[in-house]
Amino acid sequence: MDKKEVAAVLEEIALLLELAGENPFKVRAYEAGARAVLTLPGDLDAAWRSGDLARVKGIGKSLAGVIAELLTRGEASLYRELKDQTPPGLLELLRVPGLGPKKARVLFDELHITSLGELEYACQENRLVALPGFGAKSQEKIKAGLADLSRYDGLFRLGDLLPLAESLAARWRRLPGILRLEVAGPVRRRLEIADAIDLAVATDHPHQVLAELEKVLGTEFVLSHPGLAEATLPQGVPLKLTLAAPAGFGAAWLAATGNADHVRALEDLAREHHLELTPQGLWADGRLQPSREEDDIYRRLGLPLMPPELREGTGEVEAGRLNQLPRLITPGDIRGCFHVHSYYSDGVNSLEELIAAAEQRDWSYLGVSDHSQSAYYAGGLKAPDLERQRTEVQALGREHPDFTLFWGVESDILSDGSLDYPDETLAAFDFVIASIHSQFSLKREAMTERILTALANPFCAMLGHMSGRLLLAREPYAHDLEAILKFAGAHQVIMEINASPYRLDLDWRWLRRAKELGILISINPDAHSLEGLDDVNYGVMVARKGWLAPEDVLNTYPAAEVAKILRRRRSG
DNA sequence: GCCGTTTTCGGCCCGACTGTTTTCAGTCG
Repeated sequence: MDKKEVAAVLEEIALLLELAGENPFKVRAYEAGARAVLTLPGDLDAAWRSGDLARVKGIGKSLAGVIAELLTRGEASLYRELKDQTPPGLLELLRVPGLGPKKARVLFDELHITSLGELEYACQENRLVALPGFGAKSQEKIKAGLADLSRYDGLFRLGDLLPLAESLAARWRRLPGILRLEVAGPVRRRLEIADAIDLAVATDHPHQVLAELEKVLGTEFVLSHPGLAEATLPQGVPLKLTLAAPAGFGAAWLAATGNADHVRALEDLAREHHLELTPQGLWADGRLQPSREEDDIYRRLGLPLMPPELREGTGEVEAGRLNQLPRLITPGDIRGCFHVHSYYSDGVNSLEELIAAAEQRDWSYLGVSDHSQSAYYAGGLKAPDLERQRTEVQALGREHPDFTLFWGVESDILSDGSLDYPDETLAAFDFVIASIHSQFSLKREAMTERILTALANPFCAMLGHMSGRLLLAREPYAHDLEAILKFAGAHQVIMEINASPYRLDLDWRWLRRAKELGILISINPDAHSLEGLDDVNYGVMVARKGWLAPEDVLNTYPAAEVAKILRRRRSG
């Protein structure tokens, strides 16, 4: 087991202990232990062998024992026991917003509820109101929470679908009978949420291909109509497979990629050219034109090959016709990143490790921004921590003359809109990201006012994860985005695309408006680990969907230019 | 369960909000 896996088990132990009603300090000890394991420099196995593990703060005798078991046997007896004594399904109840371990326990003890379905039924029967600690309002809240969860049923985040689709495509391309296989559908368009993985296959032997795939998957395809086969992947994700003859693959791939509005706009354009566009291809005078590639179709319609991210039916066909499509940003344009957490707050890596990882990615700068003091739950930095971090940043600056480490902070926006440190403290940072992490339930006007107050602070360089949404988990808080963008544009506040695949916030649907208002965008990974830095790629996908060019994005500029931009608001 | 420059037991313990209570417990970030 590696660090991550061990930490995950320790965290689950903490949760199971909490469900069992254990001493909260014991629970916290396991949580702290999980964190200690994650932030341990170097190899966990080596630390255990050398005996260093027992000397790590937060890991005592018991935790060291559990970790040793995990490392040697791949499982721990405590974990097993807890699992055995916890009714299956109880953990699932914790997914409901408003339901924590205490209340979940009551639901099990009193009503023997062990699944979301049973919980919904109990609400329907009005059985929660009489429980100790519950009442009419908590029952309503749970009902609403359940409705939220079911709204997300059958939907998946791009961050889960894209790697899955790409690994399937890579493996299946080698199967007999498959001449070509490409990802299609919303995943190819890099839409943040989708209900299935679409693949397009070129083959002369569709039945052979289906038989091969059924063997691989161990499940049967349903032919919903000719050329479209559907199945469910072992991961629970629906798969839609388009099968086409090689000569018409371009048309089939285009149709399978969508979206419907984009394809409809192409069909309209085809009619203007006295052609007909179908999923089989372009027809001229009743004769099918070869369309091996998508470009065969776009070219015939007088359009450039349309980047899949733009195919959303939001004016891209018209813009393509007028040759007014932007030169879209690519991952290669990124020269560095902001919004990165280190182990000073809730990240797992040292500044040194983060710099090395950035250099490995050919970046020339990095903007570290840990949490501010009010973010207790995330280990927010108090004044002495800030001083320590600043000293280290300066020392690292001297050690890495060719690399720029920008020193920043992700400052909480407090409920009155003020930032989390006095101005003198904020002035010491190279940049400040202002983000909301608490009190999400303000009314729209109050929330908007709160955000505008934060943006009015000249030390606020960027606004972090604008809407507060967590994809398929939490809806955005109420706010007037148009008003906020206008203010940001007028006051030179940079807006973040939070590139975490759980957020992807600002939403791409607003990026063209932001650009119109002259707002500079920063693609921020919100990384808490080295791997998290790569989330910046999801941010680039979002930026492309929002028609952004490299010059619209802060972190495509060289370090010196970036430093100037970060100072521009302060110098007035 | 962990910790200790008041050290082997007693303290650890953010702050706001909500809803259930009649003074506080649970949840959340």
